[in-house]
Amino acid sequence: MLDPKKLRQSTQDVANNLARRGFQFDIDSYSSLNESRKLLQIENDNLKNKRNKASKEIGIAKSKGEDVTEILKLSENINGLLANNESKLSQILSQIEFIELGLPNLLSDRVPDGKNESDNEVIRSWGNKKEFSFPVKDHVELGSNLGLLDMDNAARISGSRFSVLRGNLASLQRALIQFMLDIHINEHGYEEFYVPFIVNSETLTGTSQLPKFESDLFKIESDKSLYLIPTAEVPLTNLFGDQIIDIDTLPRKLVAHTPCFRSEAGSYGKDTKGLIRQHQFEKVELVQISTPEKSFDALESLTSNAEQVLQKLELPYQVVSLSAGDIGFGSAFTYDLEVWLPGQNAYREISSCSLFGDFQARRMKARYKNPNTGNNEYLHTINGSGVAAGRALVAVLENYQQEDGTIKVPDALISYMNKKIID
RNA sequence: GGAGAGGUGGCAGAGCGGUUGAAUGCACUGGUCUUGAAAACCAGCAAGGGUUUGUAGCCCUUCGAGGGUUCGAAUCCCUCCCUCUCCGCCA
Repeated sequence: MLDPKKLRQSTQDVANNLARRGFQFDIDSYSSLNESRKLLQIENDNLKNKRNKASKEIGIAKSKGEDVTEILKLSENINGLLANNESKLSQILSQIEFIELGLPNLLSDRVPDGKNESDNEVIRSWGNKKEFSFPVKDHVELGSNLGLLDMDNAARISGSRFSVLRGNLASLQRALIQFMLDIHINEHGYEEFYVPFIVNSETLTGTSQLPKFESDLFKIESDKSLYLIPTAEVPLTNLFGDQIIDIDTLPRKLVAHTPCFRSEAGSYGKDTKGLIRQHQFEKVELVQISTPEKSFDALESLTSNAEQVLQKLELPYQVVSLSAGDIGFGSAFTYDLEVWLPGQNAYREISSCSLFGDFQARRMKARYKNPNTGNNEYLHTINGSGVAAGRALVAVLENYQQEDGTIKVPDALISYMNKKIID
């Protein structure tokens, strides 16, 4: 959520910023709603003030045994006016809230202009793409030929966009997860968390998946409003909601491995084959909570923490800065890590590291006491994959494939796998 | 699932229809005292919002959440959520 004061006072600046995303903010209707809100709220407060005073007088008069019929009448009169005014106000307020929850975050000045992903800016690249002396296969072919990837059975028992991994392939994914967790916990100073995979709608509103992107989520059939998490970002970040954090505990660095569930209703036809886009996948997620001054540094450190995983696995990748047209709803600035996939002859996203500024913190009321001002101020939230395990598995298969169709185990994973070849 | 107890400020814990946003204690902040520290004493100290150039005033809201009764609710009624204890069941 954007700062409502800023929204009111610098409406045109906000609109200009949002326009970079291609988002059109209807200034006129927002301003007129706000004007009505202002008048109604002032009137409302005045009426309540009168009623409060009258009630107090009644209490005093009664204790003295005086007659109160006159003032009682006045008070009842006020209540009539108030009821009418209040229903109008609450209607306006809910309209304003609906608009505000639907506004994307303001972009950082560093976000490159652009309409879509083709305008993303490559910041740096790492590693050398391996030269293969034989025709490369993609991960589906590799996994299927080894008998370790079973898409048919997954489709039969669950549906499309699910997968079954067998034997060494299942172990390889688990090894990747364990490997990543170990790096972040032992080398990068993150604290490991185990969190619920089911969360309520308030939680998802806090991190801004709701109300706008409900169709991307799996909702649970229940009398409560519960959803499967689309990423560990949701429970982890919300740990700080409704709290005033002691500044001495900042920055906080959290890591969790969870499955992620995404309905992705809008993406049919994209990446239908293989493990790239699944309804369920494993991910190691990094979250940092910082003060506003240090949040860009936090993003840089979190991004380099994610990069370390790919470097240790010796997987070539590039870091791109998402353009205004491609960046996510709640993000002020995003680096994507794109890993090289020989089977697709392309770089594909394997991690997305975003700075949300106070956007999420405001929604979930995550604050800290700023000792300089003495005020409670909103924290900044940062998160990124460190990295997506399903896609890391794809990258290992395709980059470490050998002519005979077997897969060499990356050096970094040998101790986790206790073998050097997957066959 | 059955029986009971309870949810109040950063924490502990009073209040149980009326000038109570809320006693008291702890913690915290400032001051006095002290060579310094501790102790003692004095003072301040909830959150959110509106108005406003304003961290000044003034005003509104908030005692788990949502309804209701009332001129007036932390206090009474209803529904829900959560926590704790005991029993049952279970990984």
